Amino acid sequence: MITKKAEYAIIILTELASNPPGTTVTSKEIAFRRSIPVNLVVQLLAVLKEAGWTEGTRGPAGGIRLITDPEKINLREVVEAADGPMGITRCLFSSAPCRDQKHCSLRGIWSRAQQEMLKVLEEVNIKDLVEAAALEA
Amino acid sequence: MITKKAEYAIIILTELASNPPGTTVTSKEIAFRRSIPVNLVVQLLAVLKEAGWTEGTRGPAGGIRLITDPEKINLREVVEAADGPMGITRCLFSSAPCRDQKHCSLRGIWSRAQQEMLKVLEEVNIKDLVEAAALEA
DNA sequence: TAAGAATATAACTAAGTTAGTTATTATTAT
DNA sequence: ATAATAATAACTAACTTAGTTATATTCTTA
Repeated sequence: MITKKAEYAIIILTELASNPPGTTVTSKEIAFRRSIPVNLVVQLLAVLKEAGWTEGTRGPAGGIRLITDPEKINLREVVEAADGPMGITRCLFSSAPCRDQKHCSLRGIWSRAQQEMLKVLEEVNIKDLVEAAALEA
Repeated sequence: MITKKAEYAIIILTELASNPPGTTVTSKEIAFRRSIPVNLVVQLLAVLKEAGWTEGTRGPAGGIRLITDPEKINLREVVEAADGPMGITRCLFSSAPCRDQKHCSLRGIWSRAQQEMLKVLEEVNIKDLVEAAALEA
């Protein structure tokens, strides 16, 4: 399951990427503009920083800015940064296959299904989203 | 998330389909052969019956039998019967799009990703699994 | 240098989900 | 009748999700 946090992370990156490069935005502003609880924004900014996509400046007049080309951040990466590694089934989380190998022709099928899903997410990046939003406006 | 119940449901159908057509098997036997908690087997048999795939005979010498061609039951159907309609994101469960249409270019992407995943599951049926298991043996 | 503004981190909570258990009822062959 | 079996429903412990609350740390500017 892709959680709301993952969606929020994507939205935050999109917000940052929709300003001129180098612009800093405060977490409060992000929260306000995108209607995300401030505390969640703060939590997620830690994740984005950890991933190396953003940088923060403290103190008055501080804020967050994107330090990665938004075209180089795809949705799979963001989702996995926010939610941890993806698994459409619990069995895909454990590296070991089920005890009962015999009956587990399923693992391969789950894995294929998941890969097809991830492929779609990999094909979309943050820049795409910014552009899509621009078209709507 | 595809739950364990969905996996169990698939395994139960596979077990039934791997016996000669018309054979009845008791829930205890299914549970024992496939190492599934008896009570869960019972719960899931209700689902399979509801879906019209199986039929039960009560009383001594009773049991469950498959009344549908295993080739006509695909994994997507079984997963959705056991877990309810699939949604890789909460937003795909609600028919209404987010309040904030503007920022929700995401919905379409989630939906595409999910469809690709489901396509894989639709391409595999219970008979396929029985045959795959037969090869391994 | 002290105060205010911001990031950063951690602990906590309510609601919902999952996986499984327990208990009860209904049906049928012997 | 009774024992074996399916069918149904209610309950529970552990976990996850989404969000809140509280506190610590750092930087800037007045």
